[in-house]
Amino acid sequence: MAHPERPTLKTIAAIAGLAVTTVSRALAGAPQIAPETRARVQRIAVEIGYSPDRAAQRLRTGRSNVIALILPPHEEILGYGASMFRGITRALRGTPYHVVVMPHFEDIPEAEMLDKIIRNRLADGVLFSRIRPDDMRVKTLLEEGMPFVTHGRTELATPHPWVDYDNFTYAYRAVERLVALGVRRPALVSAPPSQTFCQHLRAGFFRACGEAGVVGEVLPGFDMEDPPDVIYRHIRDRLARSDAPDGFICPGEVSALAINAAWVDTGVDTRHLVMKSTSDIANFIRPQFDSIFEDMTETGERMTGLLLRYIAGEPAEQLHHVISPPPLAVIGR
Amino acid sequence: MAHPERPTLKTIAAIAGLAVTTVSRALAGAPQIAPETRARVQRIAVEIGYSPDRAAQRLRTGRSNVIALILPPHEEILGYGASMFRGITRALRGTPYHVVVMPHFEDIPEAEMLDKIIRNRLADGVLFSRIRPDDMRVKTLLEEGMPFVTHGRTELATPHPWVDYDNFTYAYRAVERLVALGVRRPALVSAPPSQTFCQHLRAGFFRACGEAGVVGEVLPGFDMEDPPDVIYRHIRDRLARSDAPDGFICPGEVSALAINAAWVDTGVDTRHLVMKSTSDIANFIRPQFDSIFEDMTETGERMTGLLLRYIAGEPAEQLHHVISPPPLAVIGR
DNA sequence: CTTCCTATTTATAACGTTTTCAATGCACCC
DNA sequence: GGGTGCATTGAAAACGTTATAAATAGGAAG
Repeated sequence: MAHPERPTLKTIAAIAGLAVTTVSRALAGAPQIAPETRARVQRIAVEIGYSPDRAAQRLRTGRSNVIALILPPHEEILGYGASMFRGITRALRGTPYHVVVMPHFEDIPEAEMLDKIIRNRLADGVLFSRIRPDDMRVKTLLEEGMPFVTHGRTELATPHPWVDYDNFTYAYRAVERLVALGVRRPALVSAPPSQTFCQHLRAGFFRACGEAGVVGEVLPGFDMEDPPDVIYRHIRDRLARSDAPDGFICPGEVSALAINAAWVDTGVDTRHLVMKSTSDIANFIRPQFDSIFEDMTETGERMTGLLLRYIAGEPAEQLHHVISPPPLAVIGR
Repeated sequence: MAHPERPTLKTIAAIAGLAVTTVSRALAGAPQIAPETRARVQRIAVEIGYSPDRAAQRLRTGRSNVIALILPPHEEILGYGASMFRGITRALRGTPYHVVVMPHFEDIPEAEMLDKIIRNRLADGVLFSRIRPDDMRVKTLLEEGMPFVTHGRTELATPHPWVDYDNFTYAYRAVERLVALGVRRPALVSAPPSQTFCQHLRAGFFRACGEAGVVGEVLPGFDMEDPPDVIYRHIRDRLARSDAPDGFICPGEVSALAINAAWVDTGVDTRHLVMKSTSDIANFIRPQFDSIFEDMTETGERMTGLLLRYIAGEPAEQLHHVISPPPLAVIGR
């Protein structure tokens, strides 16, 4: 129970016979410190287990050393959010930064959350997704000068850093694959086109359909947007009709399970499906379906990398990264 | 771009013609403030959009208003960690606290993380799981006087707050169900018994087996402990032998998928399985298996509630909660 | 020997709170 | 009319850090 008095700069200063200022600078690696002084100070710091008080640093400098990850309502559950988080923490190791996950509750407008982050200087940078072409949040953050990186693109004139998956190519290749399997009426499961990446998905989908001479359709429903039972019901109802799709493209493992369940429950037995997978559980769905991987850990890592460079002052123009879909994994066929 | 100068207590004090001290107390709800003064101060605060500087509060009071959630390596991926997180944030709404998720990297000993949290006073309280009967971490935290709540029980003499699922009953009921379905050689998929809850699982499992007169066995493998392909291989190898189990009890959806895949891939077609489910994707696995729900959101909520009461000074003796398994969901049979 | 420069160190203030202690005003009571 | 007590407010210090500006010492230049 004896608390041995947490060491501060003052402690070190007393031991070393130096002023607090000098100790501070020695540890910060400032240039105008004698090399031997710096070495001595650092040795003492390690010896007594000093580590700086975050709160004091933050109060003094105004920098919080916090990166905020904003997650949409359903995303935490089972979602890619977890993998992204892992990538972020990985990219942040060795830096003074921490991630803080801010779940975005249904009843709080996202704008309000951002506002709070900005007003309270709760974070030095923000990461978020579900980007719309003229995203208000992006505009706000640009105006307020708060650094951020989006997962997805806007169509705004002002440049800002982003990382995106090439969803056009994903959908295009998925259709190619389905058509090769004999599908003539492919269906894309997708969220509403208000989000940029959905537009890309649709574009790739319809381009490939056009080139293959098949007629595609878009069905509502999306992992983490709708709960699985909503997706399930959409699909099941659609399968019950005579002109039902004979192949699906879906954006995640959860919707793949829902689609498969709908197939089983409606008695369909020729099943063609390409899913986007963000983990390896895709390999354990039976029957096996084709999947194209999206590495959300890499995404998080890249976003973080760009954010740090943006905070360091690099211009936004060059802070972009598109992640290409790897070759389609044709599993066990 | 015009930053309108973040308002502080001083701003309010100037407007109200009061001392900073008074404003501080008025907002904190201290007793010795005239009601009309308090009202006026609060009105001004709202008007100019004041909110206190966390860093300054933290520096001054030593309290960080942060609750740390420590997640083991694999748990972030697809795991119950996400649901727990949701429960925690829900319980924390309206309080001054934030959650910070600290992922526990493979190459950093967990003790070191805790040490850092304690030394740097990074959090006011800690939540963690994977509890062992004589858990070192629990001992350390008790010694250091850092408040915490565990997800799972120890067998230590000193009481501490915990929340636990009744895994004994879960396993017991699962065996009952399997036996009712005609299973004679049930297998439990479980992590090593170093963790308390695994001991409970085993106890419930063997008790039920004994009472039913069947011989149970325990197989290695556990969601989020091992990646799914490890579980898959364990099961597949086991199924290939002549004395293979004819029914399984498993601790999560991921292992359910792995077991099912192993069944399909080895050509077994009588399949009996009871899984523990922590989300509703269990409903979309085909064929459908029985499942018993564990509400991780409630778990997170309860843990947080207990933690706040513990921080407020309530004695640990009464800060416990056991979550009972709901009735087995017999799906679609 | 003085002057000026460089290298290194230091004193002091400040960031925005909360807390401790003291001050003020005012009514009350003998 | 001056204690006494109560209700309310205020001044000042402190938390641990960093930034600004100033001080010191030791040479080099004049």
